[in-house]
Amino acid sequence: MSEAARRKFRREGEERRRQDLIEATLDCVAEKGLKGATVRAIALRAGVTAGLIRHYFPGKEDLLQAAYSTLMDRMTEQAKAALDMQGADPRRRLAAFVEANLAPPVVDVRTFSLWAGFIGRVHSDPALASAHRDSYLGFRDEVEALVAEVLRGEGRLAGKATLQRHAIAINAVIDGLWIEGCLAGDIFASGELAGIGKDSVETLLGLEKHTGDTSA
Amino acid sequence: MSEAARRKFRREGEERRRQDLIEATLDCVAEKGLKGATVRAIALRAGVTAGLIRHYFPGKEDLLQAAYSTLMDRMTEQAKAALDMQGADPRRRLAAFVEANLAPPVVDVRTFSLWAGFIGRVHSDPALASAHRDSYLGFRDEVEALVAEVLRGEGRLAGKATLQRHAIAINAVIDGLWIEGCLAGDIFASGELAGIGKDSVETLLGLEKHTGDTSA
DNA sequence: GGCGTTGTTATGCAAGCGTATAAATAGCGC
DNA sequence: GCGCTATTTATACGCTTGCATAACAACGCC
Repeated sequence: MSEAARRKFRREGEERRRQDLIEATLDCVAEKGLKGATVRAIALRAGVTAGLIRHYFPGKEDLLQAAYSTLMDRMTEQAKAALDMQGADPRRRLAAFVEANLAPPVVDVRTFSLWAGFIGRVHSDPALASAHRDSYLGFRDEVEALVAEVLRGEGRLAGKATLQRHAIAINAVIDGLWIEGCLAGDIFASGELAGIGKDSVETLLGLEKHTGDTSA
Repeated sequence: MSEAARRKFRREGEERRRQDLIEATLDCVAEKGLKGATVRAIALRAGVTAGLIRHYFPGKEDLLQAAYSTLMDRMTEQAKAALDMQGADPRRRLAAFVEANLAPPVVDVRTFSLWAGFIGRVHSDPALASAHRDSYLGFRDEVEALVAEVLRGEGRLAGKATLQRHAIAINAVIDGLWIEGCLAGDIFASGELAGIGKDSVETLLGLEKHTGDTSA
């Protein structure tokens, strides 16, 4: 009880600590950008000291990568749930998919800031780049498969090239609306973006409205 | 002629130097990301020494901001040109607008990286946020006006709400395809994205194809 | 052609970065 | 309870960063 006492601490399970560090990293990136996500800041937020990071990750870059993967998994989680509505009407699943991607928690400034922070480094970080490409192509493939089901359900045939173009366009609409919603969410009414998204996707696929369209 | 000789140099005009420094900054960001754009790296590429940067800019942040502005000006330049094709067929102008936004130099990974770097800080920087919002709404208004012209040219009437929804959706398609092109440009054939963009926009607006569509 | 202005270089500094390493202690088996 | 071990802290090192400053030299002026 004289000189600066050594700090008390608790030993946590490995998985728990890793998750805490990843969470702290995401918080830091979201609040202060990649530049502000230093090992010291991350450790402070996680309630540990900086050295511990290197006990769980080979280096800071690895922690960032893990955080990015976690983020992506979280973002696609909801969308995947919509896709996995086995047995449901393909058009309903497509609508659910679009809606899941255009509502919270996917549409969220913090998520967007995180995404932007990471995505800006994709082209100068090969590991991040391939991770992104896999994620993007996987996503697009799922959209493509869903589109194929929908068109089949409508009794329409479509070649591989057509399906791919549809998937690219639909993916673009979702991405674009997602950005608009994240950056300026307050100028859109709740559900407005999702509604525009669903309508746009159906229009792009040449689907007629389900209900209420008795005009003409 | 004994100790390390001092480096020779030429005096350049102020505007020229500023532009060179901005260009060097863009190059550095393009190649090494925001993180790699250090004052020393920028100066090296510009062919000057690091200290000179602070002779033309109050700080590094100001140089980055100037680079960002230059980039944005360059991006909107092409699009504006398409919009300003006075007298031309509205559909042609719309197509030109879409195409201008989905081809180089707008579609470019370095542009995207800078954009991402800045956009990620929008929610924590009020000045940046309002700047972005103004830019976005301005852009969308132009799209909306163009859409109104196109529909009028087709003899179709549309209310303000409908026009706005169209503008939002079209803006989203362009943004989404832009991202896809910037991040994974090499997996798309030249002009493929622009083609998808133009087709998508026309489909969204319910326009029939100009040529070649003799089916059904 | 010397001279002053100022664009430019060269050097240095303090702060912050990621990382390495050793000391300390919490928690478990016995 | 006692010691072992692995987790965690603490400290420090080397490097890079942005920024400050002083010396220098290119160019216009008279």
